[in-house]
Amino acid sequence: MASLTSLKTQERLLDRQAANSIRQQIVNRTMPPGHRLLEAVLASELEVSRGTIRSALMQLSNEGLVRQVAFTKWEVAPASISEAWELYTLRAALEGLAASLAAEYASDAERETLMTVFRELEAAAKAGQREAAADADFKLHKTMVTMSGHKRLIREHERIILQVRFQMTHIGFAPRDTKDLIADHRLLTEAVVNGDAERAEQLARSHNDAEVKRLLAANARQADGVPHQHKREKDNG
Amino acid sequence: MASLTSLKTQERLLDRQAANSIRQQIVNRTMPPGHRLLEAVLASELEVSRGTIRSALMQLSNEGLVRQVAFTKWEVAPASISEAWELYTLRAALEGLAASLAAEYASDAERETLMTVFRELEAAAKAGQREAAADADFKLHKTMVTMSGHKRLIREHERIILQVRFQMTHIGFAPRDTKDLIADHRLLTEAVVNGDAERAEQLARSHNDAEVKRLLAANARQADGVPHQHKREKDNG
DNA sequence: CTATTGACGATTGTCGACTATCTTTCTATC
DNA sequence: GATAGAAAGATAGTCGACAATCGTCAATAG
Repeated sequence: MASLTSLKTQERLLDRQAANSIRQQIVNRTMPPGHRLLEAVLASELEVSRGTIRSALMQLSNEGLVRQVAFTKWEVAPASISEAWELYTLRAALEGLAASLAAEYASDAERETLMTVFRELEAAAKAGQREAAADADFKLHKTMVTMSGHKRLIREHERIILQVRFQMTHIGFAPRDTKDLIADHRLLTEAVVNGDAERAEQLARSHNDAEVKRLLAANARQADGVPHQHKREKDNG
Repeated sequence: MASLTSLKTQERLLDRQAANSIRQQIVNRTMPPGHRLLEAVLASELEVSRGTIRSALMQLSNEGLVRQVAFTKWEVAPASISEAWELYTLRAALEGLAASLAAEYASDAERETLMTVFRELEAAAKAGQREAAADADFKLHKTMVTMSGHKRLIREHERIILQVRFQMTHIGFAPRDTKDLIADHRLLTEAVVNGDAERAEQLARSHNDAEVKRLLAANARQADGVPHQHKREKDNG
């Protein structure tokens, strides 16, 4: 008999489906950064009411893909080096924690899964399949984070990765050279599989920090936005 | 002249205000974990429509204070040691990053502010004012995170802290002994103020990790929920 | 007496209409 | 011609009513 899966899921709700649909358009580059989102237009396109769209846009706003200007407009979030900088630094911290927890607590079956996913990445990279390699890369990280068994961490990581992909495609930040990439991931995978929490954490962090460095280098070149700025407004007396 | 602040803020929106109001009730312990939230009741109490309440509940759900069971009910999030464990581990990772960034990038004025806040904590703790000390404690951490200039980090940290306070009051997890607390914070503050990023990060992390250890000890005692469990459902063939 | 089915009441989900706010455009005044 | 103010158009915000779904409990069959 086919084992069934619960239908009592949030995904049944119309606003979730609407959010999924719009999210897809955003990460697909169909809707670029800054693109204006009109509630009425989306409502008629997706054939739901404006209230439903509103709810969907709020979700996307929470995910960092959409921005709201109260009483005025919704638009696709901006893409810039400084946004990407935030995402990579956060990602380094989160994946560091995840790697440590995964190394410490994951089951044997999970460790094997991780190894398998790494081999997929390796195969794709060696075959020169850039897209497949990129997907396998994300999958590897996601697998590791899932292995942490930390619900909030998993959820937050998923959001960050979504934004990373969005920013990457728009600021033209490509993955590194294939060799480094495989080497990095091999070490990380081994550390997690072998249960070396400290080393796994260190590797996960340095792996992402390397990306931050590349990003800052790119930033210096194109002099876009400075990644770190203190433009906080002063309190009033 | 009094310097004015933009009125074009999200806070004007009714759903935000409703969320604020309900959030208050939750962290106040007026609404305990598991407490059922009826849209209609909240709507009549706050004198807004059910749609507005719905939007507010979704925000709180994103903040981790409320849970939704689709088509069925809303309720206040559960409190348990395993939830607290998630929060403290995440907090350690986030504040580690924040401490590092603050040490590296903060302005002189900000460093002085941090020092001032630390002195407030010290004074309150020495005077034995537990509540004031706890508030000053949170304020110190918040200040440090703000100094990082990392918008996403600041936002996420705020959410985590909110949940920490909620969980703390319900699982009866009190702050440590005053002396350790002051010593920890003095070292951390100094590291940040002196721009020693590596040490600041290390201290921020170990400070929170110590709480995790205390939590696990408490857990062993009351044998509540194991903080880490892999109760993931297997995929179907 | 127990288990299954169907009906009912309670609650959440969705919608279309109305209201409030913002931005733009037009007009009058200097 | 430039500027300030008023009117108009566009868009987001809020609401009340209706639809869909859920959990409960009674009725029925075995």
